[in-house]
Amino acid sequence: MAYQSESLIAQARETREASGVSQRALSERAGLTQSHISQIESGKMEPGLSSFIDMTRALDLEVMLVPKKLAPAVSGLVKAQSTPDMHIHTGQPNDKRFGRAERLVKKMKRVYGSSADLDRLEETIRFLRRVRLSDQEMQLIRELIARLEHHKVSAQAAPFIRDIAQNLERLRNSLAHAAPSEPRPAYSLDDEDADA
Amino acid sequence: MAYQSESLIAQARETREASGVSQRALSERAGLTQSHISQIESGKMEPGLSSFIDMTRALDLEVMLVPKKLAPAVSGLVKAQSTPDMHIHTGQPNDKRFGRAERLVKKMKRVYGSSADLDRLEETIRFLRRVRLSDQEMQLIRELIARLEHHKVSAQAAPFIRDIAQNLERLRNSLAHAAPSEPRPAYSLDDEDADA
DNA sequence: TTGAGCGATCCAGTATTATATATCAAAGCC
DNA sequence: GGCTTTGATATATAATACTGGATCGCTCAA
Repeated sequence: MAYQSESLIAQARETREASGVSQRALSERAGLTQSHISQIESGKMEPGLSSFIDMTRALDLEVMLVPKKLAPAVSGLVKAQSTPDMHIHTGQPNDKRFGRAERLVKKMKRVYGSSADLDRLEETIRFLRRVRLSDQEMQLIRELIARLEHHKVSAQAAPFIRDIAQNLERLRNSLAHAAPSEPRPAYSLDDEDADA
Repeated sequence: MAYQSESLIAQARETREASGVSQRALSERAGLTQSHISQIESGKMEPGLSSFIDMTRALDLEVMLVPKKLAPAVSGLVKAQSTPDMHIHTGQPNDKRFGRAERLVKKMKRVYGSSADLDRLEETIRFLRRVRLSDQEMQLIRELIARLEHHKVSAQAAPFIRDIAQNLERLRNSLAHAAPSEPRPAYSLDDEDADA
């Protein structure tokens, strides 16, 4: 059953995953069952309009009707907002590294309790994960994550964390406001090894 | 059954009516039955996502997912395109007058055959119909329509028609490019449209 | 008056969605 | 190795979307 709603559903799934919400969590917020969501996302079932709306609303998305003519403009706007000019890439090599970093932050939250800095950090990582990065940028991130890992044990980590968060955020902002047409160099995949 | 999809459906209906497509015509293009569409539009039935997409696609609309944060910007964009800054109003007092005018033009097309001027005229009327107008503006339109009615019989109406069409279009353009924030005087009825 | 097109409504039957619940393998964490 | 979470899947049942008609009241034009 290949439908035209495919891409919409894919988009919903992407944002769900990008914001780290599980199907179960979403099912509660949206008032649907987990199995339902699973079937919708995997294309085994076509949702009703209202189910779909419930689902997307719970993800902070709005379903909108746009004249075909304006569709490109709108989707441009949307993309510019979420990933300021660079291509979304899923399942890329550095995913693993970011995944680890994200888990690390989560763990720190669990251990030391939530803090504004940790929250910022988590969000920034989530952002960077979806962005194409040059080797140089990736290198910087690697370092920062290493520092994070290094400080995780200490109870006096707070100032370090703040510093790391600020650094990452600076990077994020520079990416976000880069000249829109400038083709990013795109990292080369050198993953897999050197890691501490 | 008050659903959250209400406004989307209303929007679809509005564009259908604004572009003068009947439920039956739409049902053919969209591959649904007329009774189905009727029930959907009147809220007696909740469409499936794919039915809704079929329906809107046939109206040259795209269903899009937009981050809530951007929703205002997008709907601003959309409204600016269709009705440059003024509120859509449906079922307002001057509808009848416009309805007559529209039919009149249609009839003229039938009798004298289509012409570029008549086409422009029809489109302009359709536009003006959806716009809030001051008394003054309405007065002008009334006059022009009267002139149109007066000339409809003549086979030598062409130059008059062209003139009328130009006048209406001038009005339309002045409305379209009016300062966006300037609150239109708005004839009588103050019915804000804020979607629910 | 007659006829055509419009949208709303009804009806019977089928197909599909949606729920509730439970299980399962895979991956991550302890 | 155990414990937890995640997403996919199964089954049985209730709910409803959707089709295919047909009809009705209405408005408008011939």
